[in-house]
Amino acid sequence: MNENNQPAREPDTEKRILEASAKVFARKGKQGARMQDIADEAGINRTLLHYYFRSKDKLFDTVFEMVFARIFPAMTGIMSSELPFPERIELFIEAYTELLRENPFLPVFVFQEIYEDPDRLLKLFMSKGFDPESTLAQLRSEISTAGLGDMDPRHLFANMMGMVLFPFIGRPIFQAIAFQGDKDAYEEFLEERTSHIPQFMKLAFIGAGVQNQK
Amino acid sequence: MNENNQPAREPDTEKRILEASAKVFARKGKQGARMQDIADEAGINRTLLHYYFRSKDKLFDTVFEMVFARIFPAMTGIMSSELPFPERIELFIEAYTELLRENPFLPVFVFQEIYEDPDRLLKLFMSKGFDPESTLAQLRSEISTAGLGDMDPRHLFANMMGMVLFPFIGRPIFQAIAFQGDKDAYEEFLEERTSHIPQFMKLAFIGAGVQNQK
DNA sequence: GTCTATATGGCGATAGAC
DNA sequence: GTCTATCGCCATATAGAC
Repeated sequence: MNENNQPAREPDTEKRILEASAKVFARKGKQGARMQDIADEAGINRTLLHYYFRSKDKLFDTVFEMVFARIFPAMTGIMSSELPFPERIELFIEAYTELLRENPFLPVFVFQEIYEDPDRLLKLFMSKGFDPESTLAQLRSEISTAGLGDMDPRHLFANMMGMVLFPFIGRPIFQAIAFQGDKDAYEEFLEERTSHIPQFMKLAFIGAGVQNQK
Repeated sequence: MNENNQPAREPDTEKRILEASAKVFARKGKQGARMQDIADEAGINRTLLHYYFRSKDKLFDTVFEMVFARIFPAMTGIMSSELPFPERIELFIEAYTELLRENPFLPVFVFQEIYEDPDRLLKLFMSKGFDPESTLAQLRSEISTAGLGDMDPRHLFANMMGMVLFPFIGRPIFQAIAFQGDKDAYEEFLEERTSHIPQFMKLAFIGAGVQNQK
């Protein structure tokens, strides 16, 4: 109970706005998103958005940093663990797919943004102390140690990220064409991928071992 | 020389508009793209866009169908050839990567659109007589014949498309982080992928053969 | 804190001169 | 066919009542 009779500030209004914004920005892009769309999604009045975040630009900035804060730890936490290389890959894929299953709007949101402002994401990475050079060097030595020859870690990374991301980015059309639009079947497919992708990569590693032996 | 003194219509103005539109729509999305942006990119007056295509909607529709007309044959032409399965995969990847290297804006353009209107692309596929069910069934039998067990063709397709698409969709950030922004190095990387991806899949197939033998 | 009403600017579209 | 000038709409943003 407040001392005055003003209604108490809904404690989760701000959070609701951020979640709604993330969804709408992901669906429509930064420009395509209307403040009214976001207000509707959050179930609040449109001007409240301005009350909380002043402008559309500031709202977007806040959402983008929130989204990044979710993705970044999932990437680097596992990267820097002490586990052997193949197990780390497996964990990375599982964690990432799980993150995307819970936040399916993330990749579209990020990819829309990197075309709007490519430097922004890069700066965020750097500000977190991420060091591409040393990460690459470390991966290179680990790949070699794992008996995979001189496979470029950047190819491996592109393979892995592509396999993980595609079903999320292409979902609307892929689900419609290959699953007759069956949402539950697609969810199951996504679930399967947490084990399929590491398995597929392991098969490639086995194949590489066979090739390198001869 | 015309009979009247009106200036002749630039023969490639329409084509220039379409190319410019594709680029701008890909960068900014349908909503984010301004008619002025497109006019600037094409080097013409803004109202000429309306003269040629009447409205932004109609212009977008035209561009989208043009883009689809480029992608579709590259997918289905190879799919329906008589070559053995692994060779078809290799050809598909090469053709697709080549298409994307020449038209790097395609995937972003398409992915932005499928979130705006998921049914549209599906309808285009259907109108071309594409039959998902029979394609899936055919792939399933071919995978089995190729000694790959009962690997779901949809997983295989998602793996393949993801590996091909990722470096194009993620280019701005991936080039910046993993290649220090070096454009030429990235082009070379894309070139390498036409051989790396088929090679990687072959390794997985070899690995699958090893697993199935035991 | 939340609402209604309104100011301001930008964009798509068209009319009309040349 | 191409340009300049302009109309009308819609979205962001703010002012101000409650």
